[in-house]
Amino acid sequence: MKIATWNVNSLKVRLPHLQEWLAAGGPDVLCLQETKTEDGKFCVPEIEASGYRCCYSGQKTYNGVAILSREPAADVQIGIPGYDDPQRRVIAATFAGVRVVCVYIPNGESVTSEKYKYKLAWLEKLTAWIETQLRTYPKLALLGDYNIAPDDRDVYDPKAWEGQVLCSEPERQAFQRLIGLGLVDSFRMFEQPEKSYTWWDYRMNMFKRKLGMRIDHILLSTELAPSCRSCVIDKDMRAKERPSDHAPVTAELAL
DNA sequence: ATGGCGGCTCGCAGCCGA
Repeated sequence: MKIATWNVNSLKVRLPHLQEWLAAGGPDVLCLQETKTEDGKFCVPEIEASGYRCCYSGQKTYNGVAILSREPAADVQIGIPGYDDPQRRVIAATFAGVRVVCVYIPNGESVTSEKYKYKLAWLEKLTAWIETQLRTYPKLALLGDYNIAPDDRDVYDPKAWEGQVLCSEPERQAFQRLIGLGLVDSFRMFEQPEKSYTWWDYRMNMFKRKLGMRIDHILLSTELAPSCRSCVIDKDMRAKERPSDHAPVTAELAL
């Protein structure tokens, strides 16, 4: 079973890219972020024509998450239970006994911003919920746009970014608290190329200059991690015409 | 040097992302 995550930065604009990927043998389960699409306008016919089902939680203009899958989803959960967040950032469902949690973690804007406080508070809510989810679902995958570069090697210029949003210690500690629940960064289970990133700023030719950050992740529970055979970033998607600024990440599970 | 690109909207300028 292949599971993947991709921040599409508008599903409407990226639908052709998505359809091409799915037609060429896409993952079995695909978590999407920043769909920027209201539920009533979700492109269900196009997804189904590609041979996938979907569940989604979206809103106009901002945020929005979805899970596409070849098999039907079970036990779909929208949002973090007990957390009344108007921003559509979480959807979870179960596939073949694997709990798949799709997250779009807040960006935070800058470490002095109110949005940064929201990001850290949001991460605490997520962590508490994932802790309980792991008890219910020992086989769990937490996929999405984390907006956190967990390590200096995940940043093109760690000196310049030191202490900045995406790289600050509180954010990295929050990431490590998730790891501490019993999760593994699947990407780092394997030898990877130097300068592996998942996001490159549209500006300043950052992609061509190979200057990016690794902020999209697939974390696997300790029970699920041993079945992981690979984890790769699909950089080609970022090289296409009119790309998302994020590339997809795919993990292959021997299930 | 806080820009830059690209997406969005009760659009034609301003917000937001990261």
